Amino acid sequence: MSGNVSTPGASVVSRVLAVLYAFDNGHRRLGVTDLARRADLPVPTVHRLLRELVAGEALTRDAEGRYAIGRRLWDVGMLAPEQTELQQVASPFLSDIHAATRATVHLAVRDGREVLYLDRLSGRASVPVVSRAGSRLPLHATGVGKVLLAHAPAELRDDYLAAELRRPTVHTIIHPERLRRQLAAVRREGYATTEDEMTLGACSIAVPILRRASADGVPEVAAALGIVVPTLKRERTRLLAALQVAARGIGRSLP
Amino acid sequence: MSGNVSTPGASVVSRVLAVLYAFDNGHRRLGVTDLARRADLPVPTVHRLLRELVAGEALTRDAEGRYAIGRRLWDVGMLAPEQTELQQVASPFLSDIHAATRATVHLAVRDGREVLYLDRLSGRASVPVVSRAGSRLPLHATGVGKVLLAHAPAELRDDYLAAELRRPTVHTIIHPERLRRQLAAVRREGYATTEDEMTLGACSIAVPILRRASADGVPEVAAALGIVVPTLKRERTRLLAALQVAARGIGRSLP
DNA sequence: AGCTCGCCTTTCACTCAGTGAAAGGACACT
DNA sequence: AGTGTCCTTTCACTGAGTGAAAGGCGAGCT
Repeated sequence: MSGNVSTPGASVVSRVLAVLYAFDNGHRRLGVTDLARRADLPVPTVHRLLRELVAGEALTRDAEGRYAIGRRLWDVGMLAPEQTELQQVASPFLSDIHAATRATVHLAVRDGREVLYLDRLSGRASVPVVSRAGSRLPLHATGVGKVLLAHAPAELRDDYLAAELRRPTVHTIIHPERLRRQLAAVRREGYATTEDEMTLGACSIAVPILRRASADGVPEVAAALGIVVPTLKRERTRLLAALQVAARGIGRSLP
Repeated sequence: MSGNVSTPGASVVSRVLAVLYAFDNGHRRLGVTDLARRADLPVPTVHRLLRELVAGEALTRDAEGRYAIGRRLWDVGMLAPEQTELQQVASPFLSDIHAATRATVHLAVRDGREVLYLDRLSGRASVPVVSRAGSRLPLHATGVGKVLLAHAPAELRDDYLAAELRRPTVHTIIHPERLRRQLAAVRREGYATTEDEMTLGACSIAVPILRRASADGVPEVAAALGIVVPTLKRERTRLLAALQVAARGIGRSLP
């Protein structure tokens, strides 16, 4: 007995996706064996798929023989309507905030239990920031994350608070009740802040972007807008005002 | 005789890519039949592939049953190292230019015979601009395009000039010899300009970003940096200075 | 109603594209 | 020479993928 002993539920399409999804932010360039391990597929199978993907310009192969996501796939990704429409509408407003504050500006949405960053304008390099467009961070440790969590469906919020919370720094709030009270305050006050909770030396302030209600009913939180600064001590009021003006502007421009 | 009569050279991988590549900027949401037509595949085949791609979260399906690029693929695309590394390094410099000029700022590379826009910061809405990150435009009709064409391999340049040139506006320069002289000037002066050549009412000015030579030899043009403004009449010198400072900064920061 | 057109979906017999264990190379380090 | 790691190729087997044909569904027209 030899030949094909393929595991059930393994179509070529799912294998291709497994290979593509094997790349992540810390692993942008991978060899055949690594990819096979990460995608949980036999090496020769991955090898063949990679050859075809490179031929189709979906992946590139560098001088050391390692594979990476290629230009064509980058292109294709830029066509994702849900991410890019919001990003495009928000772009000039992000620039305005950036010009007014010189801080790092973030546009983010909630994707399940994570913040997904859609766009970022870097500020002065003095503030350490880990995010980039496409990266994901925990909801409870960032300004935009707290805004999105505060306005998430109550069920998901309870669920999230019930689980063990990650703790990127010693200042990260992981006590469920304390976090719950903070989220209530975020809803009440209309903005969220963090101090050293994701990265030491970085504070943030963030507001929701409201999409006007479709027919009747309440407006929906479509995204969050935030900035990262070295300290919130002095400028809190001015920064908040800039964010709120922009958030209102973006909300009004949404389809 | 019935059953499979599949055309040669049609692997599942190539079919999947054909489906993905069937999306473009003007066609972000497509139905099964349209996709089949655009990918040149039988409808049932496309239907099956789409189901698997949606199951794998690569595509989404909206209320009207139309398909679009999904969040996961957007994510994956953001991992393309060649596009995002440059974009990330350039980002703060783009912000600087934007702050200094309030104009639309572009970062672009050459992809074959087209300009590929990696990033854009929108300026005041008064200037019409068609580009966005991920879009492609003809090399000879934009500022960044002329810079990239001027520094492209001589062979490609000759080839490009020999072909029929598209003419987005009546001001687009399509006369080969006139364009050739302009490109020589771009190399000599270190910058390119356009006036109403891509879009009426939009002028642009652009400079090359030089990657310092790997060991010896001459530096290589890695990308182009440009801005779009309503008119170049007055500010040309100031705008050019801002661009050159930024381009030098980006070049120095490149790996 | 009845008819037509366009689009989406399902079926199903056929078969070839895809499979992966095994073997063969190419390095690097010991 | 010996061992480990990674990349690549081979090849007999077979079930995953195929696509013509048929079945639905809804919109528009007479």
